Amino acid sequence: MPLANPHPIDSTSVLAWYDSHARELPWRVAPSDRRQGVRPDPYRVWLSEVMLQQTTVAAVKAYFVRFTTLWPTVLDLAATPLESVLREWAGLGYYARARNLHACAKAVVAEHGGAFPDSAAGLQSLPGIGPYTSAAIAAICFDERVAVLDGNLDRVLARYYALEVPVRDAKEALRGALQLAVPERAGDFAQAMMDLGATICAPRAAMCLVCPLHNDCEARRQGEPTRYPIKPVKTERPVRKGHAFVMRDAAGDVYLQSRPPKGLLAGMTEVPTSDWSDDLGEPNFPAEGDWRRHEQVVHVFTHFRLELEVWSAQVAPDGLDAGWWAPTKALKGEALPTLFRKVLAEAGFS
DNA sequence: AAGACGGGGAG
DNA sequence: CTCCCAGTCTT
Repeated sequence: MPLANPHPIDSTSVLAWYDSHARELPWRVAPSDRRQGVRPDPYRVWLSEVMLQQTTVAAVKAYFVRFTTLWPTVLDLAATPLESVLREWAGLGYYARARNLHACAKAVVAEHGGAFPDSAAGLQSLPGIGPYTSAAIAAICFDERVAVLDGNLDRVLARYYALEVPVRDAKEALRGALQLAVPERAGDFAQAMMDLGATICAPRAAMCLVCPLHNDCEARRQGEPTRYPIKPVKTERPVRKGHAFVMRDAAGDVYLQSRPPKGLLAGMTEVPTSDWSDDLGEPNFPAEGDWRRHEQVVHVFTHFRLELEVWSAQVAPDGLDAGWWAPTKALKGEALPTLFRKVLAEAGFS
């Protein structure tokens, strides 16, 4: 897939723009400090990059501050139980990231003496670190001249080159073009391009008048930059239905259990539910009780939409031994994904 | 190559 | 409502 725009990306203009417009972020070393020799902490950069996978900056900030307060170094994180990490990750989504985060911390300590590898190739061998994250850490922390290609860059480059196919079908062509532009200040360039995508070349609005790549951008030249990137054909999202059962004992405690270690919401905490299937069957209550029906809870996952009928009752604890009874006050600290927090709120437990 | 895998904010 | 975000792993 050849690229239409013959102009190489002008990294000098991009860096000049970054020097005066860089976002201030909790995990970032400002370009002025970076140029005076301040080095980013690979632990903090790694943590931020993993949190930012498919997740917005706004959602990440509080989690990042919380994690770095609890665990200031990779040694602290490696020494903590996985359950603590899952508990703190609850609500951020994509929970395999939390498991890989913990596994990665332990690997860095056990196999690398507590220091992250200083190359993209070395980093990518670690759990949860793929092509993007390895390149990002290597560029930002070590100024390795690698192409850092994320969703922002996909959009910026698709517009710059007026790419007429979905990004997925031209990923390597974009990577090659970007690679040719990576300057000595590789870390600042990577962050500059991401800031550009986040603040100037945004998904629904391209502020071309203030873009440092304005002159050579093919999409701007054509006059309709938001036509790019070309979207792949989307598949419809199926609906699954089920029942959720919120049980309380005589003391008012709530019955919780752990989800299986693999699959959706792996290892996280839940209330018992029926199977989730195409059609809603009759509720098969897990215990005797005066069951009361609440409003339906709807939760949208990436690949399906879930509609859960919420039921609650006071029950006798007999036979319920797979999980545990949690006081209402302790719910906040449980590893409850947003779905089950919604269910509990619907049943009157907030 | 395609699908699994969360959640929230913007428009 | 739709879109999509500093992607990775599995099959």
